[in-house]
Amino acid sequence: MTATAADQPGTRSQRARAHALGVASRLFYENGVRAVGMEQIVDASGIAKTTIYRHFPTKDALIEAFLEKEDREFWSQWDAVVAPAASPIARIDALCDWIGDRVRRDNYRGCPQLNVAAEFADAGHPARRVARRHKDEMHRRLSDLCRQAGVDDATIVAMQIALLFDGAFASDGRLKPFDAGALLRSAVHRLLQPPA
Amino acid sequence: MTATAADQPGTRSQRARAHALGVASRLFYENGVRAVGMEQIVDASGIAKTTIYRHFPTKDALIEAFLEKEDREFWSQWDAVVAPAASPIARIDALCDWIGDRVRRDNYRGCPQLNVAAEFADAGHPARRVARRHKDEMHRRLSDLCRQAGVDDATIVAMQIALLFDGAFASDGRLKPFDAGALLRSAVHRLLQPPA
DNA sequence: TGACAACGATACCGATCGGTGTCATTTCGT
DNA sequence: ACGAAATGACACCGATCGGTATCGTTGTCA
Repeated sequence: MTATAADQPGTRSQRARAHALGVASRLFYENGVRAVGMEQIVDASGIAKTTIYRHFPTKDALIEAFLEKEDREFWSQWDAVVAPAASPIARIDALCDWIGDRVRRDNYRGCPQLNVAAEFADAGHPARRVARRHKDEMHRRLSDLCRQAGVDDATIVAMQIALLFDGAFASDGRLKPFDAGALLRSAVHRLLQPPA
Repeated sequence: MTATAADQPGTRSQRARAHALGVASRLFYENGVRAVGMEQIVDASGIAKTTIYRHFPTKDALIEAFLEKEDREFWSQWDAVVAPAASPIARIDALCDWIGDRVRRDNYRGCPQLNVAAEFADAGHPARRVARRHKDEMHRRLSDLCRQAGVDDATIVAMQIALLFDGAFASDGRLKPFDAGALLRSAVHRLLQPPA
């Protein structure tokens, strides 16, 4: 028995919403949000257009929900990656390896938050706001890690690491010839060192 | 006398092509390529749709030409930034300041190559190929600079710096509270140091 | 078992998409 | 001054866009 849409948790309404959002998220990530039409989501999910619009008032709202879902899943994985590590440095190393693996996957298409930000010019767009919050949260967490690692100017170093990570997210397969995890770890270690 | 479309160099045909491409490039960069319709380019440029399609067979070709234009202008500025600097380190510092300034501009909307790559899923898309070549060229130039600076593993360090730069390009205004040039310079200096 | 809520299906809306055909006008080289 | 070439204006194409209205069906809970 493959686990299809049936006997998932929640009411039927919640299941329909979750399934529609799940399929939409996959299509959005794989193809870009602007390239995916609502009709396509209907066909791929089997959820009627009427039902989708009952749960999400506009396509923009669906995109926003997509980014919020990605945000939750990202931090959930982040927490899982960080948990087993004993020291702040070990936590950062684990994050580097995690990102390195992720970025080299075959169907990796970049950070959804950055991709959507690239697609919408208006910085006030609800999806852009989600993306902005996501990146602010990343900087906040990295700042904490830097402080725990005894770094003086944690805010600045955290931003430098954040830029490095975002660059890796946007690397578009260029990291495939490298040991991406090791490359990121060595870079971060140098950034954490006090200046010579 | 403001310099309008008239008395620019080249034949009338070349002028029409250049003007259409210029206006299209501005609109593409400001709004994202998928958000801009051909009709909009016609209205903003005053060039007839027929004429545009005589110079660019498809919208995709126009987007490709846009990225090639951005590529040429980018390296032209890069060369101008690097030229006056005496040492390899000074050249890299100058690049950091240049990128730092660029990234903090009010209407800065990220790297056009990365933005377009985010909009098209197909890695074989002609525009994606231009973007890929652009980023490869960046890595090549940074590798040369690293070697000139006496770095051992220049290929790896150059990639680390490239990631940092791409992260800055994608920073979406988050570098505004910082001295972006100084932040990039300090990061690059640490990356250029041999490991402790 | 009955009533209400949410579902799916379908047809439809005006607007816009990328792209083409036609044809009169304008530029430009000789 | 003339002919070739490229221009601009405009009408038009089928397809698709995001979104809505209608209505019969299905699940759910009292």
